[in-house]
Amino acid sequence: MAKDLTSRAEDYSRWYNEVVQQAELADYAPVRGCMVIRPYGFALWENVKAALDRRFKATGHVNAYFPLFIPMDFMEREAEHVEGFSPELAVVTHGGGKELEEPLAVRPTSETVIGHMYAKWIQSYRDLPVLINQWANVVRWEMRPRLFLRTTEFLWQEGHTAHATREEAEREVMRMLDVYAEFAETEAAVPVIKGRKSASEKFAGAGASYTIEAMMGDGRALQSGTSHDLGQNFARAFDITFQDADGELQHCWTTSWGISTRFVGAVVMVHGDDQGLILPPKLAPTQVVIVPIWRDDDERAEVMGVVSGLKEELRTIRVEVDDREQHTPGFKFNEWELRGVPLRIEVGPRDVKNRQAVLARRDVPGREGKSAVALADVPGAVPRMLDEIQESLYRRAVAFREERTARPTSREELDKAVARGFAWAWWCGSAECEGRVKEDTSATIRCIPFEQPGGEGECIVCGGPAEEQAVFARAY
RNA sequence: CGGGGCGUGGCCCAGUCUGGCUCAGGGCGCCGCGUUCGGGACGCGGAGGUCCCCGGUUCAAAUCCGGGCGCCCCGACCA
Repeated sequence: MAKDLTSRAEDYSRWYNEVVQQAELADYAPVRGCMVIRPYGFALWENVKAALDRRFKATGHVNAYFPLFIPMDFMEREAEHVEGFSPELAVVTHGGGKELEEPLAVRPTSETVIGHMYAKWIQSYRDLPVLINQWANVVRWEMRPRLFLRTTEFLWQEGHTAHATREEAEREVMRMLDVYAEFAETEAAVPVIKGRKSASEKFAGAGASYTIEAMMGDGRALQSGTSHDLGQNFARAFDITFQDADGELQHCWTTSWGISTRFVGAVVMVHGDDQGLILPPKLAPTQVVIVPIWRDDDERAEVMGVVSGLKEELRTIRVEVDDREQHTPGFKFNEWELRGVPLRIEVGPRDVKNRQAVLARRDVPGREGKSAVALADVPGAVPRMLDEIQESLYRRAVAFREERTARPTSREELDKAVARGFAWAWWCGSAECEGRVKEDTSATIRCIPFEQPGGEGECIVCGGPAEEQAVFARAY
């Protein structure tokens, strides 16, 4: 049993806070709403980052960096955008010991500055498309912060592209949503539902927003990545124009898309159990931990000989050897389980004698997850087992989501369904019906999934004609 | 912003109601030595605190009173 860790059943959000801190992913900073991402948490984020960055490059994007400070009036140029962000804006009013003539917004997102620069850089259809991504921090003054899920400052990636045609921009929006979904499922083993945001949930200033929604371990939804079709809204506000092949001056079609450190929270909540984190092998900072066991110096020498051999043979894998003297093996087992390392290798005197090692899978607790493997077979078994763990985490998450997903046909069923998970239901498309559900149950429309059952139905709220189903859920 | 909780060695907390004496304590962690080591070891010794801050009451305040600050949790906005 994990000592000092609240069980998920007892209090899920407490479990989350404790596991994040005890596993040393993050800690509270002295400023309210801010957190320190500790080395272990940052290593996890770096792996997320590397996996995404690889995919961005493969789809033709390049990285750049735009500044943290944005002239205040930029924020005001796109009407819906200002309205969306003004409550959570941090504003710098002083600099160099003087009050600034024009206040500077600390970016909550970079559409505006980037729009300004794109207007300078883009003149001809030959300059298009512009496919830029930036890795940055942003600040949003949130009312209710939570580690990783909602912090005042967070890290993310924001892609900003400009295109000559609406169709091309739309393709980009979908392409990047697909990249996110593929990343989430294959790297993080987090199954997601792709869909469109309802009008009330979409990004301020976008024509349409698309999302990948994942189910957390308590049945609540987490928006894990978004891709926005900005239409010509920002192009108009910032005068991003180009001359087409016919010599006509036109506004560009722009997109933006992002995934943030919030995604780390998703990984924690999708896979973790009452012992602590369970990290998907592909993203785990440490994929394999080797715990040597000995009683005296002779055994120690013997065991460590085998251990260093193993480490060498596993050099293509992220392996750590825990040879700390001051802790017993049992303590180490628990600690590495708390930290979510997917695979543990135990090597003790018995194993040395039998020319074997004991492999313990993090996703299968206790004795059941342990197996003895001949030393010669370990280098082959480890990658195979990591793949199996990756696979099984994904399958388990899908099964959990399906088990917690309902297809209600009445309001009573809907209300009951959102208390424990996702509810797919016909929706007429009106904000009134959406709002009614939110008021009664605090559940919102997470998305209108691309994968629809087909046909038509009656709106679960008003009974009016409905062409689409929406996924309702309580969300983070 | 509304509701609730909390501030006491690094961490978790007792003590506060009923002021003083056993009121500066416990557990964990940390340092040293020894024995241990296959699922969170044990013994002995040790270091470490302006009791959140300011003011007041009192012979006497961690404790009572006033004010302030901070943090966490639960609700309305958001990646």
